[in-house]
Amino acid sequence: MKKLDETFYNRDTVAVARELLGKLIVRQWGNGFIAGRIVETEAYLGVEDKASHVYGGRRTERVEVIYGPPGRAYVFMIYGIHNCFNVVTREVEVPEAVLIRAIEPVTGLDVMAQNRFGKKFSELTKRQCKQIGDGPGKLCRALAIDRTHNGANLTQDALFLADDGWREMQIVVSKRIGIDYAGEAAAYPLRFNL
DNA sequence: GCCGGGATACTCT
DNA sequence: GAGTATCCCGGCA
Repeated sequence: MKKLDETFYNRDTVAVARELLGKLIVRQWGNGFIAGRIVETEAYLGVEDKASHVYGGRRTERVEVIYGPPGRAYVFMIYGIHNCFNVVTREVEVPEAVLIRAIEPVTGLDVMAQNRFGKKFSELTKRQCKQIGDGPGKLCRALAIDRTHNGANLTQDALFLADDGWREMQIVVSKRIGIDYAGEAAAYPLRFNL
């Protein structure tokens, strides 16, 4: 298993978004780790992207991390309840990022089931199994990612992304979700599913 | 299985 | 004081 390094993240954001599909999110947990496979991403293309938090060059404390170095986590709270996990791409001062929209559980199934539903994995209904990480807020709950991880360096050991050799068979491209306010930018083909 | 509404708290105006 | 890169539950089929 190979940890993704800064050179992976410091590239074209759309390329990173596509190549993140099938990679693992690995989170240190006690003496071991838990992991999920990324199955859906969205690219957010900086100051000219109306759907992005930095559209028009907005620069506040909340979004400062996006302007920072690549390979960092950008975690923000949405609708007052849910966290969303992003990976910062491109060099310093180029504020682009990839939103991780969904994962499938790989390692630490009981931990994730506990975080999401307070039960063991074997006790989940079929519905709960499917929904364990199939949304940006849900995967953060499953992996216990919150705003304390904002700005975390993803090339270190506590939380990182890795390539375990898995390769996708097919990628579906579509428009992004939940950003109808963004005008024509809402229709850009920047969402990637397996 | 699909649809609709309410929850909830943080950020920026 | 409003808006938000969402989720969940309950109702009906």
